Amino acid sequence: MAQDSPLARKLSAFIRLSEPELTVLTGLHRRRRSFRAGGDLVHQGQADSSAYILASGWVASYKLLPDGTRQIVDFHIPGDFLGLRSILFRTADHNIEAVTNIEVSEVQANDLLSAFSTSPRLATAVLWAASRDEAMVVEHLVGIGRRSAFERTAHLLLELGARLKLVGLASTAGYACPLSQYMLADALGLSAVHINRVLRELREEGLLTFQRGRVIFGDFDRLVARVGYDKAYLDHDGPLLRETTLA
Amino acid sequence: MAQDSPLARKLSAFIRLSEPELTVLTGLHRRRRSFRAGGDLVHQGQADSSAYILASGWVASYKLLPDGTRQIVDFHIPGDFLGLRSILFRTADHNIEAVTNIEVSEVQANDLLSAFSTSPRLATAVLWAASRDEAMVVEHLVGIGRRSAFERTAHLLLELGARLKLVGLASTAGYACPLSQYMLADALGLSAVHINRVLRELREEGLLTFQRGRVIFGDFDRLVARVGYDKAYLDHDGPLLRETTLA
DNA sequence: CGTAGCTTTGATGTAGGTCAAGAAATGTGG
DNA sequence: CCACATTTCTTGACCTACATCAAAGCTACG
Repeated sequence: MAQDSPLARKLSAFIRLSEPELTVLTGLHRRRRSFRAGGDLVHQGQADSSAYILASGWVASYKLLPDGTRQIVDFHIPGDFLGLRSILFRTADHNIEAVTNIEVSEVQANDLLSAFSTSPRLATAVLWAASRDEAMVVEHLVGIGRRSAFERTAHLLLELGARLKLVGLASTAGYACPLSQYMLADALGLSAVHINRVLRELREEGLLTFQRGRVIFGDFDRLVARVGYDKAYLDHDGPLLRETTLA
Repeated sequence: MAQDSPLARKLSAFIRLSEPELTVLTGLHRRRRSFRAGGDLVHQGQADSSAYILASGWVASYKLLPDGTRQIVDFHIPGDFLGLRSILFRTADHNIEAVTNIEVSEVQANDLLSAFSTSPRLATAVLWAASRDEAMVVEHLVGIGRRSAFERTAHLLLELGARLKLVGLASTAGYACPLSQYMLADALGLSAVHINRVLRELREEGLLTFQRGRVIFGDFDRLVARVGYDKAYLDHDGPLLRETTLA
């Protein structure tokens, strides 16, 4: 069932996909591959890398700095497209690493392009998803630049919850989160030690618990208010302006 | 002469544009508008905003936070596309403000789409430019997350130099830079006071002078080495993988 | 059941923030 | 071309959020 794939689920939240469109989508899921936790799907400087659709598990994309530290740019969850940009460019400019064991569908550039031309609405939907990803990166930039450690941490955890809910992997109560505190630190531009203190504070205030691979919301509304979370950047206010595509 | 427009100049650095392609490009420059310094081209929540090609002057795109501070996401210089994303989405999720008096060409969504379908290579080139913009945002994220104030500041000033050189507005010696220290601060996630101290340090080390609206490089190579600047993210290693487009 | 990676906590250090106030620029109207 | 106002720049004194270092206690899994 194509409509059971996380990608179909996510895109459906935004455009109603027809039966033939779902079939095209399924067609992209032919080359199944898996990676072990810690494995690299793409690394900086790699030439001719392919794109992937993440079917299960979590992934992080990051950049390494000369001094050995790294900055995680985004996490990816089932239904996300990985490395769309590396189809456009000769060499990848960042790394993509499996956080957990994962299942992906490898997508050849040509297959993707032909899928887009047979189904322009699908192209539009994927473009929408890509734009949403970009909006998320911008939001992270804003968070790291202008928000406190406490706010940033809460924002990230709230955002992940919202994204997971779209693909049915989170409830209002919470979700499974396989990230270590080190990874949170690398994503938020903080030290792991400080993340730990922030998480304690969140727990002590009864707002949210991050433990044993689970995020559990204590008082969702108070949390949202406390850190000024506004999910507008994820919503993108309904469907596209128009349903034509670049084609 | 279309090939004299900053956009044509920038795209030419990456794909050789044919005569008819240049003509299509010129066609996009019909609706000329200007804005005064400080004016808003687009603001958060605005519906149905258009896209613009910046012909002259500088622009900043930023997000406002509830507490009144702001984070500048990127500066734009002549030849840059503004608000490409807002063609895709109903409402803009960020503000775009003129830093200086500017001249732009307003581009209707339909004109852009039809230009793309008559000239797929042009579409490819614009997509390339958009991807490069995204890579720059990622690089800012990395900078704010993991680099010191000193490094970040130098990086931004180096990046702007590289971008300006592409459109003929900078030399190896330096360039005209209309940004105030407040704007640098808003872009770099720092306070204006601290920016000032960093600029003094850069000056005292003989690396770079930022004064009276000009950036003048003292010792370019030493600066690059000192802050670990790697312009790879701007180069994107040559032309696209392939010259077909989404069409 | 041992060892390697996580988490937690305390003690201490520092980059960069905030406040304040004066000096240069820059702009505006006359 | 000048006088005044406004924005920018610059510097000093002080403060705080977060980093770093160090050392236990957990978990988990080979």
